[in-house]
Amino acid sequence: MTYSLTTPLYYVNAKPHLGSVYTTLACDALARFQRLEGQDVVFITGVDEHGQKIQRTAETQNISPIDHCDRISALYSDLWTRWHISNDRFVRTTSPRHLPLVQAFFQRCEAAGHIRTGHQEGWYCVDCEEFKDDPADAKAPDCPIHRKPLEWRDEENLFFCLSQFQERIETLIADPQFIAPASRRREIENFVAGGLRDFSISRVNVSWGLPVPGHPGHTFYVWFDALLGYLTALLDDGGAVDLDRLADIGWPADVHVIGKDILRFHAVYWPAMLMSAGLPVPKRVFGHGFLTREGQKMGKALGNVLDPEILLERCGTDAVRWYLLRDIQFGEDGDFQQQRFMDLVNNDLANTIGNLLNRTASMSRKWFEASLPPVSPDVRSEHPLKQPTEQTIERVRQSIPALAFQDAAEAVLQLAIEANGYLNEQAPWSLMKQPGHEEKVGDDLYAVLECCRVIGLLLQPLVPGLSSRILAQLDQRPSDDGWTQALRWGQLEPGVGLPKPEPVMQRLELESPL
RNA sequence: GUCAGAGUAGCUCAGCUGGUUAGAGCACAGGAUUCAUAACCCUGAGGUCGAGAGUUCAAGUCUCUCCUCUGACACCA
Repeated sequence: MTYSLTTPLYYVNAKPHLGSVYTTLACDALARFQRLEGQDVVFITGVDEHGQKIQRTAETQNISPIDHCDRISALYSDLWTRWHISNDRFVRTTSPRHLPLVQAFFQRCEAAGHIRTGHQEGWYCVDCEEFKDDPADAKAPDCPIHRKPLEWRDEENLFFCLSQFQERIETLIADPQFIAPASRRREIENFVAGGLRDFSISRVNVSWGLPVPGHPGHTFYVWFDALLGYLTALLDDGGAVDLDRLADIGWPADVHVIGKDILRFHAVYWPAMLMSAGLPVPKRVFGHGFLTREGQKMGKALGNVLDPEILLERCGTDAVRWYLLRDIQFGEDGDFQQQRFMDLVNNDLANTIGNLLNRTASMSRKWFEASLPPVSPDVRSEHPLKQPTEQTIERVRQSIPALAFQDAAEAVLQLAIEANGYLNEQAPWSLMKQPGHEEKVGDDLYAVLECCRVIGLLLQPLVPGLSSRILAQLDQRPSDDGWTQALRWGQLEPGVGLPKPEPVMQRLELESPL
């Protein structure tokens, strides 16, 4: 089965920010999970590169738009490499394959009678790429968002007849599965209930865009061409750019993961476009929340932007992934707090999980010839820690497909806490001082190490680096295709040598603000 | 302005269809322990559940009013 998922195609107006990293990390966790579950995953990310805004940004730097796009796009793809993002595709809307796809798609919409010409005039903000509601006789109005002067536009555009899709879109979004989280669905419902209006899909005075076939002088409006990037990405499998192939290679997408700000484009405009072109709509659109920092909106104005580069260098991927996925309910807004970041990484990862493994492996090596203990036969099928372990596995496998990363992370952590508690109750270090308890000690250490092994496996999608370090400590490797099998209790081989324990997670010591 | 959502321990939040002394994590205090990354385990302190009124035998949980915050409101990747 193909499982396809997408991040937004990030707009290359500026270098990547933490928000993009957040979305991409979440998708990466989901993609890794689905692969482990045996799905044939196509994980798509990429960049959106057209539009007047980019044209102007390039102009101010005295470079050509494509040079600018090349530069920023490279920043994105490099960043994903360094964060070890497991994307299968990286699509650029300036790629030569994209144009024919957009044109073919447009022609389908046009042939279906959903394209018309229309006149549009008003005050326009280039940074927003949208018309504002300021009255026509306003004098030199500014954009409230960008605080820049609006420009008067009076042009002939092509329109997509969204109004014809009112009922079909209402039906679509009425499906509780389609928009997630549920809290955002009502917003879209309200919006749709207000009546859908046609929207313009071309511009006449923007050269940095894809030409509309049969309409000289028109280029596609960025949104129209950007969304289609998902299809281009999917078709970029070595085969032809042919809309008819989509059904065979993973369309419709299982989920589009996006920020809440662009939910409407994905939940309303995009499905309508697809319907017009006779293609199926995505199965689900998930709009996650935004990140603030120490309670404040991140922004250039405040100078409090968290740079992903710095985060990566100073903290590493595992720490950041864990913090973002574990502490923020995916879907809700979240606040990045440096102290809490350190507290959670150190407590959860270094102390609770890392130290559990470290102390247990040390004991095992110390008392059982640098190896896993020999065990009584029934431990591999029955032990007090077996059931909690199986419940944890179940919870993780339920949570991640629902993008409830926080629940998954907490479940794993809970297992480590239970195992730590169990060790303290049994106190093998005391038992070892009395003769005749070696077997009991061996059994318990084995069981706790089994918990560690499962923890390592379950952590694979969330924090892959840490996961492989945990598994290596147990002389195991990350799972490729045998995950379900590996998740069964009792897979560690008694008596096998254990490597010398090394801390699997360094504590985070951040002296200065990030 | 209209609509939606939220206001619960210092912080971040959980509390389903109303029902014993309001929960968790972090932070804080004390204890226990020594296998371990000054880690682990246990205990404790800490809340008039935004304000006011009402319904009810009983309200954080329902109704109304008010205050505060957030989001959406037609094309802000």
